[in-house]
Amino acid sequence: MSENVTAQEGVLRELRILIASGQLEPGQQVVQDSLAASLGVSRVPLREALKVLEGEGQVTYHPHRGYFVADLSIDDLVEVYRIRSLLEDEAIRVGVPLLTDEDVEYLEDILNDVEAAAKSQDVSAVTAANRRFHFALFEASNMPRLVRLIKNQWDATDAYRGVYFAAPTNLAHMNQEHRTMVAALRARDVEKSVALQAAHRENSVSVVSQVIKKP
Amino acid sequence: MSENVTAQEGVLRELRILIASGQLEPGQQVVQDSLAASLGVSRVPLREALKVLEGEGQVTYHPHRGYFVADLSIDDLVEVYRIRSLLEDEAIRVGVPLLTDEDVEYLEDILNDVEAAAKSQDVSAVTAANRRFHFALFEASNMPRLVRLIKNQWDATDAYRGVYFAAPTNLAHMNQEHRTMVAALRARDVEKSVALQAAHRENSVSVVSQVIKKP
DNA sequence: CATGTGAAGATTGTATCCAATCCTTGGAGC
DNA sequence: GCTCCAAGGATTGGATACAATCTTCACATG
Repeated sequence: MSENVTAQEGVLRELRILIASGQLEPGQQVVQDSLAASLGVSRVPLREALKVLEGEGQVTYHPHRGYFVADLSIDDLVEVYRIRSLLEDEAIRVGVPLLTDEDVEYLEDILNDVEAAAKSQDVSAVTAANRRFHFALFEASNMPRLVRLIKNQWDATDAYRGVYFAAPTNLAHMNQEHRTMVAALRARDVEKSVALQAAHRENSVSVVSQVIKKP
Repeated sequence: MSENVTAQEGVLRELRILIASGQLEPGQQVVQDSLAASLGVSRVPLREALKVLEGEGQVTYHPHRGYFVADLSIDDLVEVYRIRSLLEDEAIRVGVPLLTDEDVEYLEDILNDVEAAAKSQDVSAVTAANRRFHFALFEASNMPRLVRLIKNQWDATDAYRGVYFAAPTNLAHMNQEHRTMVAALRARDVEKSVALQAAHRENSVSVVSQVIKKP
């Protein structure tokens, strides 16, 4: 496993997990003193990590009042996915024609990881491998800034997406979609790739919106 | 003028100016100790401000080595403008149909500011008012996250755009473009608005790319 | 000459301490 | 009861001090 070079880096990772898992609830204030203590660091690296999350829209900041876990309204969710579609479509349109045969093979390797994780019911491994797959594709665009923005949009909804891969039917469906997508990639069929990625997003947004509606 | 609630806020503003004006040169390391001293603060608020700029891509960060002012390659520039066009097109497509008559009037008021600043050769006032105009338009979309991303892209090239408004011919050209655009807005002509905004960008990118090429 | 090594200096990373601000709570006045 | 206000506690903002890491450079070694 990759070790942390700085404490702040580890704190950032921990914070993402706390938010994504809902242990830090949306709307709740992030009390720096207690949280820093529970993470075993001082407030300085925690605050810098929070600044990063603020930039990503994961937390909001009010001077002299502190940081609060951002909660997504349905409107926010719609906006995030609209932005995702703009950015992802571009990444795929640019990237697919640039794919080498080795790239396609690499993507298939990742898909094998996804399916292996699915078989062993390891939800977190599935989400991780799924993410690797899609971002390997996006990175084929050779547009690092674009990829970073896409990453931010994914992170913004991470807290709500955990449930998706829990249902076995969803897993099966996803695997099928992935295989279809790789076929489109191998054929360098740009528009079909874009359409399949869009379908993937639609699944995600419908699931997440149900999670948001509940409370 | 708006006062700073926190030092960090002011530091961030100062840093943006230092970068945009080239006093902090691209590629150069940001030495925290001396910079903090010259800004009259300690390293803590400076570091948090740098984290914000890192998130915007204005500086890069290497653990244990520090922050370095990002310099845009031509490739970066092209990417930033490509992203801008994706995002701005969407903002305009969504926003223009939502414009109220009051919104259009407000936009015209800003244009008057722009032209007044142009007449008095106040370059920084022109850039500020120009920015207000375009973002007032973008904000009509009611998509705050989208607007924020656009803002980041503008900031990423701010350091290089200073020259544009120095030339009087550019100023005249810009005023004409703006007036044409307002006419399109008043007619709620979405596609024409998008096209005019695109032309505006093209001007900007050609100017900036010349600035980058030189050194 | 090339290369490794180690110590000193420079710079960043983090902890701790104090100041500034905000929020709560209780009571006084009406 | 309602509103205003003040005091105390809680929390954040920032400065300082120290630890960890990197960089540089002189020097030894092959």
